[in-house]
Amino acid sequence: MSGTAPVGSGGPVGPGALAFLLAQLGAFAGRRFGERVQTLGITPAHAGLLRAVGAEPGRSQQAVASQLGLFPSRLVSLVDELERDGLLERRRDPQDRRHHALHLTATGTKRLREIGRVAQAHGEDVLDVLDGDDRAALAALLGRLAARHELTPGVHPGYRALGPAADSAATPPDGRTA
Amino acid sequence: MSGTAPVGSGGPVGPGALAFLLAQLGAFAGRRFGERVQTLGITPAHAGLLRAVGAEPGRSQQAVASQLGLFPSRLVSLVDELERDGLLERRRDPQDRRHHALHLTATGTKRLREIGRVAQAHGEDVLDVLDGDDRAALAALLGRLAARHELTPGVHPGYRALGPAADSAATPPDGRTA
DNA sequence: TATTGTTATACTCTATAACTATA
DNA sequence: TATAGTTATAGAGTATAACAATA
Repeated sequence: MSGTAPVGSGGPVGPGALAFLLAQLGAFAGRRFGERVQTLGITPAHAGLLRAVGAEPGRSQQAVASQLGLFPSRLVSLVDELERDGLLERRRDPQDRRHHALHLTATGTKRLREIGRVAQAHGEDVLDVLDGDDRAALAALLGRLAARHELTPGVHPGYRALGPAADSAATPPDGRTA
Repeated sequence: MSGTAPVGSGGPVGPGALAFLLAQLGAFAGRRFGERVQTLGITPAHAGLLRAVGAEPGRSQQAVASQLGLFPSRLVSLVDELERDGLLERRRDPQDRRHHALHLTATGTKRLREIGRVAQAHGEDVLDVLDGDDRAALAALLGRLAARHELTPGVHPGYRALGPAADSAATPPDGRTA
């Protein structure tokens, strides 16, 4: 089996072990970010939604849901919570009153900046052993992987794949129901 | 705000954006691995358990649960499923009949090798745009991060943190109950 | 009739807590 | 009384489907 050397030893690792290490670190980074944004009273899902709305205000819920890859019904509850906290607001489109355009409130804009600061502190924390050159090298390598696999830039990994017609390569081979 | 450049453009990214990219790629790698092992009729959690038992057979369920960072009750159902499929077996310790030592069956050993092949193919898939030098550089960078944050080498990221006495920095600031 | 958003339901996953048996 | 494992319960999170409003 390849990659039996311990992770920190600097020995050669096979592709399987390297991909595993990537998943392991990604999960670690994501979990720690979640702990940090919890201090702002929100979850990573909320943070991603605020960011998406801030980046492009005025879009319909469906447009945002489709970009983030989550179900419209899931978006409703996220928007409900953020609207209740006064960070986000729905504005009915007078042209087509079915649409609810999403906008940040002033408080929401402020909160989004706080999230940016938290994200930066989080990054410094996760990457603190790497100097500037190391970080640039890592960014270049990960950027190539992200481009190769067509990952959408601003979209949080916590959001699941689009439900309908998204799993053809992932057919369960047995009915594990218990 | 730092890191407004698109991911694939090669421009400079701030630490927040880089940590985000890491989380994004890690989630991608983990999800794709899950899809692959599904073709073997198991989940990533099963794969991690088989690997842990194969690496050190004969340990008690509690020892394994503690290493993987999951609840004993959760381990019971995982072991149940793998035992039902004939991949794993419990052996009562005659010395202390409360202990159930975990061992792979012959089929389980074979399945573990298949998992290794799937993991390697998965790694080749995820990393295919990187050549040998790139991979070595990436492994070195990620290895330093993993060592810095004391990530346990063989432990899958899908396993949640140990439940009791593990969340002191993650206190929810408001009672979001709805 | 088609589309946007909402509400309601069901299901999966996992944490917590009781319980059994061994010591 | 303490420990290993198990079973049972409950809770969170999320997918699916039905529904109301508007076009």
